[in-house]
Amino acid sequence: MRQRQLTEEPQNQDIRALTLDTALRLFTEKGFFNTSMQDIRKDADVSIGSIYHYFKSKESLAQALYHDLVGRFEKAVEEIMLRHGSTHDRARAVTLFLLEMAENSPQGIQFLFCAKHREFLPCEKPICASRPFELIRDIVATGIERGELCELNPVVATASLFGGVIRLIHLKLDGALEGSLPDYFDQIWQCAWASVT
Amino acid sequence: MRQRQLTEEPQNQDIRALTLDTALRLFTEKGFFNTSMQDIRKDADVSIGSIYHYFKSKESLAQALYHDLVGRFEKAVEEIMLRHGSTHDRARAVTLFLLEMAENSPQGIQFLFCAKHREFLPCEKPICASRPFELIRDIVATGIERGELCELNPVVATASLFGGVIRLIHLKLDGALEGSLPDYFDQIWQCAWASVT
DNA sequence: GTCTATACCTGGATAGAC
DNA sequence: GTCTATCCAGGTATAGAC
Repeated sequence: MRQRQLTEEPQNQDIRALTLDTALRLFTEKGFFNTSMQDIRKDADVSIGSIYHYFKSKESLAQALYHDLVGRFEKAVEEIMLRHGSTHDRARAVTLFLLEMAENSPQGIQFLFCAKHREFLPCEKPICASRPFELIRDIVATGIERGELCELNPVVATASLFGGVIRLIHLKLDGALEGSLPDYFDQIWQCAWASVT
Repeated sequence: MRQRQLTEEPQNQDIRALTLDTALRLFTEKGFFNTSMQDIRKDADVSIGSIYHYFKSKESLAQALYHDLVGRFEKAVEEIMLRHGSTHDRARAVTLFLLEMAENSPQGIQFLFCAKHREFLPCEKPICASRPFELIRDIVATGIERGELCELNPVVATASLFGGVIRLIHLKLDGALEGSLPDYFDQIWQCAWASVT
């Protein structure tokens, strides 16, 4: 894993990065299966040969994208756990992070939260079994143990605490919500916190 | 629309219904794009010719499925609105309905809530703009007007009230939740209601 | 109305020049 | 490392017999 990155990264990153950017945009706009390698080629203005030089298949391109995004999300959650101690502050920071990410890089969050990866990355675990989601469940489980949240099944508590924001993000991405997402932070966070205390 | 149904329905419904059932199963198991008409043909044990006799294309097959499911969901919400008057009872009944449907016909709910229809039904509105979802937002909006829910943006309130259940259903379908969904009804409903009052 | 055989085409991936 | 040209599998949809 880390080794693969080492052998790939010393190469010229321009085309690789450009391809990733373009693919993310097209995958989220039209979906993985509606996006052909030719579409990516055209939009990125590079050749098919170059793309296949950096990625051995369309699937591995999607996988690189996915791992990159999951990794960034994981890092963000880890930082939040270091910076904040109480369950309240941690969950609040995660909520804010999600809203800001959805506003600033909607494609990233759409690919992470709304795409059905299993359909084009059959070897991948479901997203909710990935590391960052585990960390979030840990935050909640710890909160229940410490008595900072009320006694609930941890999965139910997590769904309740973050289901609202995630749903709100879905609605925004589908065009059902006006205005900017972070504007709703106070409202949605207040609801979420009230639901588990 | 109604006319098309009239011309189609007098025919032998066995193959049509069998095709729809099989398609729903395969679409939810493997995804629309990973399911070929040949796959449906094999699993339903009918011929390609027969399928194309009832559905003019793969897309129209998916559309029939989708309209059927949206229609059933809409009818369920309408009945709930007739049977119950208060916002509390209405939202509670919708929550219970969702959990029971997810338990009894997981494929139906998965196709309705988790599939990305726009990718294979490009002319369809986003699911959250469909009639049953509008009805649910109406329930919430009315609740706010009547003072049965606290003053919130209606979309935020809806996300908060139903985001938890929807998230829980996602988690269950992804295998992240043990046990049967309706068992968690009390917990999740209590959280949801507390979040908006 | 149901079937088989097949036409047609898109799209992923490769070969090989530069 | 980057490109163009091309191969080939697989999938949708149709034609036409029964």
